[in-house]
Amino acid sequence: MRVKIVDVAREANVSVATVSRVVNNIPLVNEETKERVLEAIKKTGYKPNAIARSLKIQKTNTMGIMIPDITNPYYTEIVRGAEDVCGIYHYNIILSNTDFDPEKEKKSLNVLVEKQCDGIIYVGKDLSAEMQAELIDAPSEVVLGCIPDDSGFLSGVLINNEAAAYELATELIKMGHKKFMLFFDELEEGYIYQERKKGFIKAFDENNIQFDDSRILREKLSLSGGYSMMEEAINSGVDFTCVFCFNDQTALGAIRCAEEMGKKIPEDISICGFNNFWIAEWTRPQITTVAQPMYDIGAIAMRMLIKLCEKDGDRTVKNVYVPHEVHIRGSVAKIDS
Amino acid sequence: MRVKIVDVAREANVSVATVSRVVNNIPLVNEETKERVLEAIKKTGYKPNAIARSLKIQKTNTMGIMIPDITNPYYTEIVRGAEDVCGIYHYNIILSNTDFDPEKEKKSLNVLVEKQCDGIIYVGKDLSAEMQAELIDAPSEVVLGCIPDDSGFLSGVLINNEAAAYELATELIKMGHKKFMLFFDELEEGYIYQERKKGFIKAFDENNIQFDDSRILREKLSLSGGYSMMEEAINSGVDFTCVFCFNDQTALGAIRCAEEMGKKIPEDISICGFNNFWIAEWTRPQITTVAQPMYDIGAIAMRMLIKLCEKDGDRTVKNVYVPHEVHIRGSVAKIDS
DNA sequence: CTGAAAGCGCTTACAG
DNA sequence: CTGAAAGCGCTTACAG
Repeated sequence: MRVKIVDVAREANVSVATVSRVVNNIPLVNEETKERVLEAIKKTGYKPNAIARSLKIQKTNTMGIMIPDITNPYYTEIVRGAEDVCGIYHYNIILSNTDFDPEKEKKSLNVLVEKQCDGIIYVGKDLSAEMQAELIDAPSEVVLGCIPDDSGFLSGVLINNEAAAYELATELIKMGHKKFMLFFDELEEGYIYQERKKGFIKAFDENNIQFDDSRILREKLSLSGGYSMMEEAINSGVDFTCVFCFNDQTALGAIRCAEEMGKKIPEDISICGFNNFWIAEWTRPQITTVAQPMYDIGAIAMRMLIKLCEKDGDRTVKNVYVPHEVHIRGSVAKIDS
Repeated sequence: MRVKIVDVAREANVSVATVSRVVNNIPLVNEETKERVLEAIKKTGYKPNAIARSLKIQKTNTMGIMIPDITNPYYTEIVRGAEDVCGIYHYNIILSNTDFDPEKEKKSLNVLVEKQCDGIIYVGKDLSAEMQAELIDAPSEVVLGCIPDDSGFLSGVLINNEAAAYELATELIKMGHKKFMLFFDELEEGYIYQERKKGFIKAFDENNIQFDDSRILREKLSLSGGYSMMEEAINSGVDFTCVFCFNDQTALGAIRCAEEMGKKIPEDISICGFNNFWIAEWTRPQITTVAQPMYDIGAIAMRMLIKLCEKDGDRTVKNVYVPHEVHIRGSVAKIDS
């Protein structure tokens, strides 16, 4: 049997109220009784029951984090940032992998709400109308990661994907590239997809390059997905000198496939990723990419969430755009136009 | 105000007991009243308060997982395996990064216990006597990941590190190597370190190769740690043809440094990692390593933990050794002896 | 400064 | 089949 507050009260010859006061460091306790209680706590090995406490004070000090897949290094970093901030403010994280599956997301949200999470961070590449409604409705506070909420009810932390894609494309165009392929997600629509596509189109337009949907390939955004998209691209006979991959894993897979098919990277094909995952500088060739401050996204989102959960915290709804950065590395090269 | 059980009781004209029964799917409820309650639940949008429930039934259906750093791909996979199993059995995970810091570990354990986690998975490279005592003492159930408990009180899931190191070393010796360097952890002692060292020594002994502590370098086990150990190794002028790194990140860092210093990998130096992280086949050269089934370690540990948390579950204490596998890849080569 | 008592939102013997 | 009531382990007005 775990020892409870009444046991230490008995031991210290005081009421449970008094024990509670010293446990919670409420001042008005006589120094001497406090000592006595502290001793009783040590002697009995008492540990407060946070569940009981939560029920009473209506606050759990636990946050939920819904993330597609913690195994994706991009999301891993976000979780780490969030967890570190949690630690500082004495919160804990319940982690939930959603795999971009709307059913899982719903179930997950439901459980997090039932477990009375003070707040929830929702990370994804898109916010469906349904999820948006559920999140706005949820009794827990909510902050979005990587996506914005257009309703004005939810705050979010993200990069400007359109600008990022635009800048990346512009760099490659400056290097002489005109014929592009895009290795995108299976998922047809989605906020991030749309934004980046806008960015690419803008850059293309400004340089009188035709944006052609047939130059978009779709697959799982993974090493093997990138590999097979490259295989398809080369086999298709389409003429291209540069490919934009939706993330770095995909880019690396594409690089490996191209090499195996006898292409030199970057001499024959320039390949770009996105996100700047932790290993991007350590591959050969190094991966040209757009860095996102993933850790900061998690950390900032969690800070905002905690503010929402504390009285007198800042409740301004806003989208925080964190800086991105284009890194030109060995996987791309200038070409003669 | 969140709607509570009494609200739906009122709405359905029944007692809270009845509502509770239908929510928990307890049979003895009249079909008709059940319908009425279900409707009231839908109408009011009632969601049970899991905290209140937990307090009453003395079970939270949440598990704690203490892991050094979720950002390390090795640990990431373990967490994913654990979380997936949790999902199946309707548990949730509270994630806690401990960074190999005994203070953080203690605090973390404490919080997990206070939050009444039904069970806790402790993952690390070593189990200090102090931690061991605390874990055995903890009112939550505990299963270890990657390390065993020699007291016979705690179950664990892990590979046989000694055998793994032995097999890896034997392979390299067969390839003609005799002069080794070892790139190990800053942390001097520790279970996994000791086991692997034993394995290396055994292989060396069997082949009349002297094991010399001066051939062990110590640094952070990271890309840059590997890089700087290789720098030091080469600059030291010590003669070696093969290096064993404690993990794959370290190996990759070492490979990059060696290349930059004009060495050809694997022709001039053979380099091995450990763990077979997800990208090991996609680097160039590909990394020779020992695969651990990380996902399974997490999944099996969680299964065992859940059994411990359910009545009539299997309470046998045991260490489950999962299979490892040596993968010889492009980062190593035969040499003429 | 301290304690008695109500109440947080549930579940579950117990009685009917 | 259903309900009244006790109790899970805390916190916190309220009274003294």
